[in-house]
Amino acid sequence: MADTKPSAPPRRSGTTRAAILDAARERFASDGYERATIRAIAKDARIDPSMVMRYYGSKEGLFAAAVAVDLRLPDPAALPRHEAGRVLVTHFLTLWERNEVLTALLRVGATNQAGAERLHGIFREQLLPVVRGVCPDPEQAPARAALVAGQLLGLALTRYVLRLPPAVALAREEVVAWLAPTVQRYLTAPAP
Amino acid sequence: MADTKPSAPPRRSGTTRAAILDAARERFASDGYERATIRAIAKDARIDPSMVMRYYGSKEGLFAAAVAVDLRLPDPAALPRHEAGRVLVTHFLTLWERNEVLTALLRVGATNQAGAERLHGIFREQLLPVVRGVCPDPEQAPARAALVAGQLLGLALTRYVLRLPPAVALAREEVVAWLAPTVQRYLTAPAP
DNA sequence: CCTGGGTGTCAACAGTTGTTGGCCAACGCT
DNA sequence: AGCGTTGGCCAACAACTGTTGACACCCAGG
Repeated sequence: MADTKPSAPPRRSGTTRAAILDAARERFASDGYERATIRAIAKDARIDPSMVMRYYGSKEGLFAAAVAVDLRLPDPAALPRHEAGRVLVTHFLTLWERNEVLTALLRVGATNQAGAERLHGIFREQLLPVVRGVCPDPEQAPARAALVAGQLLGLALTRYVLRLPPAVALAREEVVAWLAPTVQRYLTAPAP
Repeated sequence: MADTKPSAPPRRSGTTRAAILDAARERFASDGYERATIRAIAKDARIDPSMVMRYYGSKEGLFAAAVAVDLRLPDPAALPRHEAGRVLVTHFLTLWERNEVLTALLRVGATNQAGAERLHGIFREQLLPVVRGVCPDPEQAPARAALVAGQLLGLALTRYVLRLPPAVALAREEVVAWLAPTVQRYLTAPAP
């Protein structure tokens, strides 16, 4: 009399939370903030829209929870200075290819103020410190980091958001071969 | 009994059309596609929302009419080959600084399929031919043009859309000095 | 047993959206 | 004059949005 339930999920709490976050990331990534409706996200997660509100308070709260991201950038101290460009480019490529959070963040950041500010925070607290540790003059770090961000975000935009065919067609190694010298120059070349 | 109307604008037709287009461009540029409502655009243009429908059929029609853009790129034949990078970067900077259509297009393209396809068209029909005329091997033109687009759109994204503070702070000449060699390399350097 | 908090659903709210049709006034024509 | 065409406003529609509250279920603790 022990096994009367052949397949009954006994309880869940965090399971639903995680399902909601997954569905939210997917929707935000493919539709942007406005068109990613709570109803659509809830349907993807197979629960009622009101659960989203209960767990995350509001749509903004859900977005904030869904796009918390850690770039896991390498330690600048352990980064060979003349290969920083190549390492950064390959790291970003891997990041973008396997993580849809970044796509969501870029799509939302382009039209939504909160999304843009989230990107500002990631730039300031994650990319900027690395650049500060690599580039020669710390005072130039913000400008150099902005140039690097521009090149890398531009790649992501054309390749993963706009999906410009020739940008998508580029092989991974081609992208690295072309972009690594650029990023390296923005990081360490003397200011022009 | 002849002058009972001290100041009556006698007629308008194209005037209103133009006012709608102006307001639409501004709204699309600052709010993106979804949040740029027809009502808000109509209020900016000081007319009734239904007029927008009458003149442009639908919101999509309005968008299509509002973001028709000609980049006025220089003739590649008259372009000194070793200065193409500098010329392109300065041209794009001027374009972005005085024309809000491009901001609208990028904001919308990031979340809207029609907007993205419009950008594909501009790339294919305006940027690509110039690159084809400048770069050595015509077969490499699409890839090189995609790299150029990535760098230039990345700059526009960080500077004019996300408004990343260090990217905004860069002086125009600094941007040119940093980016011109990059674009020049993408255009004419031997493939790595 | 009953009680209670966590999990989930249903129905409804108030507001906004794109879009439509009817009506009014002014003008150019014959 | 009478006429049609044109520019414009108003009110309304149906659909959809984020959000809320009331109600059903389930399993543990007393």
